[in-house]
Amino acid sequence: MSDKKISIAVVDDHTLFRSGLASLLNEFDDISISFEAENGIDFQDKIKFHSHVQLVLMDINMPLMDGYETTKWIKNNYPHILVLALSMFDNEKEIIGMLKAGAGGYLVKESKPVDLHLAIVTMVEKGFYVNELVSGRLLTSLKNDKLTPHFTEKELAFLQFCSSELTYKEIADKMGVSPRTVDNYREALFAKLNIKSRTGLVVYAIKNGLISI
Amino acid sequence: MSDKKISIAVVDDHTLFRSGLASLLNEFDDISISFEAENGIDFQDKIKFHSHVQLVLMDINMPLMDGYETTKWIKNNYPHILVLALSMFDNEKEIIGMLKAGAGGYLVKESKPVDLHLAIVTMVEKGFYVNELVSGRLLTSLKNDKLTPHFTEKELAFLQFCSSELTYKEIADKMGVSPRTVDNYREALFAKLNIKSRTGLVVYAIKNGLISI
DNA sequence: ATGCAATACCGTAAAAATACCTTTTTGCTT
DNA sequence: AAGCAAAAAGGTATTTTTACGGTATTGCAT
Repeated sequence: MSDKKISIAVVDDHTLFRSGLASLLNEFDDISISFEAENGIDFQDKIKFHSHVQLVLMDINMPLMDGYETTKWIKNNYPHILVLALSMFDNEKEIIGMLKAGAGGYLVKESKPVDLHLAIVTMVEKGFYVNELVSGRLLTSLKNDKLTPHFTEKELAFLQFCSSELTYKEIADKMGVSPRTVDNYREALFAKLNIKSRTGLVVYAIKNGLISI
Repeated sequence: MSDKKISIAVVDDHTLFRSGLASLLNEFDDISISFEAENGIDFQDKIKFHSHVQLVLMDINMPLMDGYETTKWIKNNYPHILVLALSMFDNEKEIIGMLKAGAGGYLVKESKPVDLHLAIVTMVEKGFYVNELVSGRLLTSLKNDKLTPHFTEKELAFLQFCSSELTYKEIADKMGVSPRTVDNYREALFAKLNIKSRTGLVVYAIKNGLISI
């Protein structure tokens, strides 16, 4: 391990969590907090004056600029900076998304401080930190890649309308296509998702974050 | 203000948040953290040995025993202990629910440390802390009280089934009532919610946390 | 240019969902 | 025990949804 302290930035929109984390990490004598930011935009402003930062603890869901965007931006503009994702949830989509964006590790906020410390020093030494959570999800993600269906823009728009109280005829009007075409959208989705009712479609779409309600 | 430190417990299932918060608060010289707990059950175990605690910082969504239950339990068993709710969200249902359960204040996790400190000392002095967030929600809650519909157990069960792909006839079977009765459930819900389709019911139920998907 | 695949479109019929109005049963109050 | 209100059940009709058969159009690769 280097004899210099590891320089860290914390990006999270929840002020209490962010400050608490900073306070906690400052108690480790091999870590020092350089600065905090409350979202990606804020981070972009502040990193200019702290380019010596080695590692960023990155929340995912934030207003204005989220963890995915911010991580990609860091990897484009400061490729030497490591990103460790910190999330509320053990969510496969988030894990895979952050790793794709360039994060070198992923921890849930349920983790113990000592685990966070281990993750940080491991990232600085090896460039990445893969715990059981991440390795497990990587494997299932590989398996599921072929099974994950693809949706066209029209199908996604149709799904969004499905969650309203419009009839299919009205949806066809809104989408500017014939009612029969809307039938095709529905039947294509039924077939590939093995679903048999409009209700099922809507629940599936909500569950998988395909639409907003 | 008393010359003794304010003794505080932190209840939150996110270890990093909990520890961070404890670390942060320990930096205030009028506050000392007595113990941490990761949910209501854990709190019940530990409070026995720390009955001098004056105030509990209480998360809401936790496994095993959530913030509502834990707050009610505290008010029944240790009525002198103050509860300050700490939530991720500015959510009216949560705010009103926690205040009803016996919390004396409500802060979102976006708050600044200095606001948390102010809330804590205000609670110790006055027994409650009502910021603009809470006072605003209290008022709108009063207005909405008449408008908030009430659901029977049967209706809630029916809503849950509605989110499946069962037909109404099959739902009637599952619920052990006649299909006509299921029609009544549906029509009662349509009427009181001003909804016209099964899809609308399901989306409403999901939006308002009435069912789990 | 031609053929292939994806998309859009059409007709018909059956099943499910919705609307409205009525009657029976149940549980509670007095 | 009588009366009342709520819940449950019924009849019938219309609209919407779903299923399945097929045809026309479009875009793209060869």
